[in-house]
Amino acid sequence: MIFGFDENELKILLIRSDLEIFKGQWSLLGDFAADNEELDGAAYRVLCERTGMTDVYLEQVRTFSKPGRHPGGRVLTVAYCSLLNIEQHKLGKMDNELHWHTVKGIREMAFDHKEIMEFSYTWLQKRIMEHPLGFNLLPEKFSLRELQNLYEAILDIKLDRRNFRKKFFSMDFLIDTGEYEDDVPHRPGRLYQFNFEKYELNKRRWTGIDF
Amino acid sequence: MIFGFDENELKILLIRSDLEIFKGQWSLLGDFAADNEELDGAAYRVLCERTGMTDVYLEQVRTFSKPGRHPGGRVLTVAYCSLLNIEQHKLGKMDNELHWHTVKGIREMAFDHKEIMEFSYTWLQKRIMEHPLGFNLLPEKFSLRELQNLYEAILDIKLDRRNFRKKFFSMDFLIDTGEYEDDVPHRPGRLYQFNFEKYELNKRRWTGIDF
DNA sequence: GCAAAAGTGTTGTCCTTACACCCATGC
DNA sequence: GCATGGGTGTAAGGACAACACTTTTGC
Repeated sequence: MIFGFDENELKILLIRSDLEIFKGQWSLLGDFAADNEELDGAAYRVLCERTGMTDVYLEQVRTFSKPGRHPGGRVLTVAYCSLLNIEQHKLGKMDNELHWHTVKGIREMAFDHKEIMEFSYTWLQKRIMEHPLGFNLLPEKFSLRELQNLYEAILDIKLDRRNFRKKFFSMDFLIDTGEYEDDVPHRPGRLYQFNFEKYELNKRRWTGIDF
Repeated sequence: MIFGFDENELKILLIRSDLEIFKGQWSLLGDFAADNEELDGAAYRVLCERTGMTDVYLEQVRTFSKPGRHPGGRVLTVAYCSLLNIEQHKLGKMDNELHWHTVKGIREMAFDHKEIMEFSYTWLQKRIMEHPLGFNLLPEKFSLRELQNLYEAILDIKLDRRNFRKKFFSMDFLIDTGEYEDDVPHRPGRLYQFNFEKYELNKRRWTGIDF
């Protein structure tokens, strides 16, 4: 389950199913783990192989085990969620079988992947309130407007711009780069970076965001 | 991972490991899932077989996959958490290989079960704030003091008695049975039941507890 | 100079916290 | 009647939500 954020929408990377009975349908990226392979490692391997990226956020979500899930027999799926910067991925190798879909627009998927997708999306909505994961979806430098758009898209809500600012500034994990947006047809906003080191040092005291 | 609550402490049901290299150590209850078995069903089967109980709360926590976890080779463990009334269990069949341990007192466990236990405990602490799971650990009728002891034990914090009452009454999911405690050397407290039906109807609006 | 979004502070309301006294029961 | 915990209300402080105007840039 690979999430990205583009054009103010949450997106997900899917591949065309290679099975005859799911012809034309889309499915999540996955693979079978080798016999001696740790699952975290296997998930990371698939992620890197398919996207050509490294250093990507990855976390286990849940294991799905309903019988009849897979036409090939009994298959367990341990779902992982990864968040990456979609721009960075697009610049990498193109794979014609892969496509970014908006999360809201997906109608049908192969296997029980729709169910897995929905579970993971709900999981992400919750998780993003507890940990500052969202920054993995943004470029290194971002405006507060982009950050707000991200939260609004994931949580599917509207937020007050001023209160949003206050909240993030009071967390004190944003570094003001001193730089400004470019190529915008209005007053450019400041660009910030997320202070991952400071967050790591202080995360014991962190209790989450609360909109 | 079977949790119970007794003598104002959170407890966990363990079994003596039957493997030679873990001789004397305690381990979580578990079993291998049959080839055509759904995991939720397998976990429930083991739970029922071992405790003789039915109608027990059960939920998947996480999958553990580190290689070298199990001396028999590569084994995945999908951890489940169940919450049950310890009194009810004690009244059932006794199994000499099973023992209730306080969560705080456990030093060493077989396999990587200590890690699984700690992960599940942290998971439970979080989960109990989001959903009213705790009632599964109490008898059908309980006093507010017992309920508070439960939350204090699980979260390992002290709470103000008056504010605790206010909070739970304002949720409006407690049914006053009109009955009172018995055999206490002081003024007996009222006994309540949790209104599971009402909670089910309203849980969409539920956003969790917040101490 | 006009459109569009950036940037900033204050006020009222609600929720949370802290806290003290009387009550019912067993012994 | 004394010890023990049950049961209740209030006041202060902090957090959140609502809200409007000025500033900067592109065109």
